[in-house]
Amino acid sequence: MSIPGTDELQLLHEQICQAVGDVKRIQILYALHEQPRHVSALAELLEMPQPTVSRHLTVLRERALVIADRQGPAVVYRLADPRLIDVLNLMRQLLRDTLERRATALP
Amino acid sequence: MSIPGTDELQLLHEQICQAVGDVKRIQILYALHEQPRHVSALAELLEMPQPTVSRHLTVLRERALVIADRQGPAVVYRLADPRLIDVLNLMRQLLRDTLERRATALP
DNA sequence: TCCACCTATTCGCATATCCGAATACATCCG
DNA sequence: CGGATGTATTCGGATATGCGAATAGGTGGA
Repeated sequence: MSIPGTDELQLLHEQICQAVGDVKRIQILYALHEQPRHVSALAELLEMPQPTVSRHLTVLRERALVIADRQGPAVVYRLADPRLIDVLNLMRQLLRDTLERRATALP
Repeated sequence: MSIPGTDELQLLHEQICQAVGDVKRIQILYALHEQPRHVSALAELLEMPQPTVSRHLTVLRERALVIADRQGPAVVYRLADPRLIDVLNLMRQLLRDTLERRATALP
């Protein structure tokens, strides 16, 4: 019930919040939740340039939110923990309710 | 199981993810979860300048994540939905497990 | 080994975000 | 009204973040 320490919140911010702080990374996470994919497959699916996908994957990999497995010349990425999607889905539910509350409250 | 549309993820990012994308805002959210507080009380508790607190509260209020009630000259803020703390706590749990996994896997 | 394929990195730039300081705005009360 | 208290906003500059384009790096087969 008390407020978590500044250090823990700093870590939380750097490791998780900042990682989901970009739309394209969120897209990548959902795409990897559907199934593991290699970089080019992600780039094609999400219509992003390959270097863009690679950079975002680096961000996620550095935070150990995704895991890279090299398979021949390709590198297949997968989610490290599916609960990250739970977090995002909970946020989506919260968003829906918040928007609804805002729509019915104001007018 | 499929990937949410780009529009919804864009909204998710703008309304929720970006809002928790700053350590001080996370601190404020936890402080407000403990109990509603007015701006100056938050500033003193979290050791931030009053304008800083006010700016962050504006960000949260614009996204309808906190609610402002004027009480005389003061403005008392409270969480609009306690599930936002659930989201943050789920992230903290995820963070703990991720750090642990990283610690036992590498060395 | 050389080449083809796939992935990662670098560089320069544009944009966004945050902060401190100062100031403007709002409310209440004498 | 005028001052005291409490809150919001503006301004300028520093920092961070993301992107496109080009390039470097790694892997496996001919």
